[in-house]
Amino acid sequence: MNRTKPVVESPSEEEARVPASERAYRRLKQLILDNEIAAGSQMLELEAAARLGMSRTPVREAMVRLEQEGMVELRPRHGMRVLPISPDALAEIYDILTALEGMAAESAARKGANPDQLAALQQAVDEMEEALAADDLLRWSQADARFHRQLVELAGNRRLASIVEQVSDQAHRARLTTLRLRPKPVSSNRDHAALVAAIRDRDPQKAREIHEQHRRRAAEMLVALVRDFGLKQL
Amino acid sequence: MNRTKPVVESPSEEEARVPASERAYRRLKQLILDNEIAAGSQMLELEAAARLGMSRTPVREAMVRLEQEGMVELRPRHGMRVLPISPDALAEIYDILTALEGMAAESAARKGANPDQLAALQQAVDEMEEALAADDLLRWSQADARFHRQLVELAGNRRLASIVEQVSDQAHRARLTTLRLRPKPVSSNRDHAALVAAIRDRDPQKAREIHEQHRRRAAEMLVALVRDFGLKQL
DNA sequence: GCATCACTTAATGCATACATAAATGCATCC
DNA sequence: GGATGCATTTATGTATGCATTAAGTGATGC
Repeated sequence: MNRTKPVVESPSEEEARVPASERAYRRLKQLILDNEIAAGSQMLELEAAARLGMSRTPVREAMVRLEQEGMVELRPRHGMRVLPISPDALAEIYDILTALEGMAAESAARKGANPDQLAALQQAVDEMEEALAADDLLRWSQADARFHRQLVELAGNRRLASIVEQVSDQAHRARLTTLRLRPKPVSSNRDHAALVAAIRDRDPQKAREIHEQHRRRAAEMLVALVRDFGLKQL
Repeated sequence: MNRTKPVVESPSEEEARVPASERAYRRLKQLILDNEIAAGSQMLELEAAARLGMSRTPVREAMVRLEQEGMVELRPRHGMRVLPISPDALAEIYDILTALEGMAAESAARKGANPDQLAALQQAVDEMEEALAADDLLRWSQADARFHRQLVELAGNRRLASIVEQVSDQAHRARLTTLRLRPKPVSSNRDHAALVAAIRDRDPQKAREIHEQHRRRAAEMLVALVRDFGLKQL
């Protein structure tokens, strides 16, 4: 059991208007996404409360939300445990993302995108290109995340965007951890560029196919990596 | 503002081991799904607590969960408001269900189903057939729901099943309310039967296409109905 | 050394109290 | 009649206390 040493974190002034439970939720989630609370490790309500400088009540509310999102499990007397992501879980997650983002791509191409939206997508592609040229994988991954988020938003389905974000967050640590273990994502960015073109050309079938294949390939590689390296605590 | 008159509901013995917050969640959700708390109406924490015979603490936890599921919104000093489902929201919901269930159908056909699983699907189809012959629409809708749930479970993706359930629940009242406004779902059940055959034949593409078209048609009809009848509070 | 039992500790679930601030009601003015 | 200001009421967000019981620890017996 990995117990985090209490470090009291007081709210800054600008945060003071945000309810404590929301602050707790955001902070705990960030700690999980950043792998600062390791997968498989546990944190008691009282520990989190001490660390965040508040009472147990808002902390508990934050933990319930995180449990609802599939990021953690809550067990009486054991606190909040960050759920590790197994290869099988990763495959599940990416199956869902493939279906939903494929639908988003199709929707975006059907609805069409205005010049600003297309420019933003293209800008993300360009930035990925630059990041690859500069061997800056972190920058690449940030632009990649932005691209995917923008794509989903283009579908104009608020529920979809929310679900995709939650599901994607579950795999975040796995992506981060394997970032330097993967081959340089050159063909990945070719897919991105082709997808932008399909959206511009208003070709829903093509957009969907490109993106589903793209997502499937990425998933296969990621799942295989996690399996091959025996990574268990992601 | 529609205020529900407090009726105290004490837990039965078999429920006593279920935490109060879980009981509150289930009860409130059922009230929403059954349209006993009307869309658009509000219920204060204290009202719900009085009605459920517990303190505000577990009630609040239940409400936070329901908010996370997109069933309600919580506003300080206004309590929990059941979110109405507009035609646009319905379209969003069904787009998501179409993508996810289409993926489930493809997955089920790819993995294959054992004889028990196939029999269960076929049994649901048969029961829908009987219900149609007996003009028992409620029975039909229950068998229909069962069919869809079983289909999604066949994909063997636990996260998928959970997401589909949540998204589907958001549209539950709309389905219930329009049940008798829709034409008799004869062709719907033909789709179901064809899907079972595609799964049995292990034809993923066909399964996916059948089911996506089925879902799309159902969505179009439902959305049009809600629009045409000017139904706002679903 | 291992299993069992009794006792103690402590983490959660929940109830209650308190502080804050939004909503409401009322009086006054134009 | 409508707008404004002020006082009062009240619903939430949170802190704290209490009851329950699971988990941990130590002693004992085989």
